[in-house]
Amino acid sequence: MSVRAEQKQKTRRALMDAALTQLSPEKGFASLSLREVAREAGIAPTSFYRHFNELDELGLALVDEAGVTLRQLMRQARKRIEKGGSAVGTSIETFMEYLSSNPNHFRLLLRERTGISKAFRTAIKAELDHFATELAEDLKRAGDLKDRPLDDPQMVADAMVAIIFNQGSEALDSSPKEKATLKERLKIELKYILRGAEIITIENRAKNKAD
Amino acid sequence: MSVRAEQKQKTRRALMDAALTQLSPEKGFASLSLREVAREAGIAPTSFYRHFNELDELGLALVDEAGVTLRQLMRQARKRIEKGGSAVGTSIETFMEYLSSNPNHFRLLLRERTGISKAFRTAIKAELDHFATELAEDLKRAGDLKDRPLDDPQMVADAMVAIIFNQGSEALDSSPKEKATLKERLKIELKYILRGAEIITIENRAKNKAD
DNA sequence: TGTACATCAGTGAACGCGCGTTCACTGATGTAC
DNA sequence: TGTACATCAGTGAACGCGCGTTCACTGATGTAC
Repeated sequence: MSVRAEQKQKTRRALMDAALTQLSPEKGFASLSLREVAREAGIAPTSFYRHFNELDELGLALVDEAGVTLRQLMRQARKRIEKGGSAVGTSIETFMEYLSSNPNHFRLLLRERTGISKAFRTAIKAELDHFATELAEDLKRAGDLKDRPLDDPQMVADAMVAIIFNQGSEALDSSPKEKATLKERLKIELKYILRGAEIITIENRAKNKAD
Repeated sequence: MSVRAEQKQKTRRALMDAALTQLSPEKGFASLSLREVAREAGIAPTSFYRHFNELDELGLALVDEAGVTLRQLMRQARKRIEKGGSAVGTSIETFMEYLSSNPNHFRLLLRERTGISKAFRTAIKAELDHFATELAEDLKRAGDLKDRPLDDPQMVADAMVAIIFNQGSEALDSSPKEKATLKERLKIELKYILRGAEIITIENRAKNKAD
């Protein structure tokens, strides 16, 4: 890459980091201003336009980044499970690590999922659907392997993602102690769903035989 | 009430309705301006201060209102169930009716739950906790009655509320046809949780006996 | 290698805009006698 | 019932502010020969 292209890349990165850094419980992406972000990144407001057409374009780049990280994470969790960890426990552990190391990426997903901008909502929904679909495949594989197939792996995964995100939002701004409690709760709630979906398969089979 | 007090009450109502009306998929409470709301309500911007100290105070009044409506709704659902409706089915039906008739109240809860203002988050969390706790009591009562007690009714209720709200947000801006599909999905996902929590009670009992 | 020209990331001045908030006011409603 | 005064919801002018965006520019980097 040429010197010029490298420098441009660096500034782009600085802009994205500036936006990300400014997120907090009291400040959402929607309440950032272009001038604020440029200031934080150390460039003139007008220079912003050399990199993005508008602030939302930067936001969407961040959503994309959050998605990439999330997928890396899943691959990681899968490896740990293959090496013999408990599926639910390991997944929760991995997810909580993601939360701690990328709180603002998660904050962005969490908030803009129900936010003002259609583009954000669509992009985030796509990331979450992708996440849920991969999870569904994992669940199906695991269920078949243990000979305890799930009633509808996709629905199980959807329900799990809803609960994971809900608890994630509570975990974001809580103390380590509270986090431990939340992990326990999350584990139990996910088990309800899993066991329920296993049992319903069995019940439906019995019903079909009876017919 | 004196004429003056009545008129004041009316204007206050007009302000709250103005704010509520302006909410939409593209506009959240956080992106309303005091001037906009006053304009919509037909008063001068300065008159706003005769009713609220700031825009957020109006928003919190709306959250409170949403909570009241939500509780009325639960009482209604409980009555219908006592008259012999299916518990899960009736609850979902009632909730979806709430969504359709108070979309903007729900939008407010949904968005500001993860929003910028601590006061909003706290107020909404209190409403949802209250909702979940009442639900937990209902679930416990129903489970004991059928002699299929739930492992931990409060957790079951928490998980259910997370899923209900998640699906509610999808249902908000979807067609009647999509709504029907969502209702089915919601029903199944809630059943997973319920059945799971029932089974785990049984399994734990067996385990305790074995010890 | 040296020269002449092209590209383009970053700039500072300037713009018009809607915002929240203050202030001193008006005039209808309410109250005391 | 009538009168004199108090209350207070609603007002219009004015303020300073930060915003997004435009524009013509600068000067370092890149390219062609």
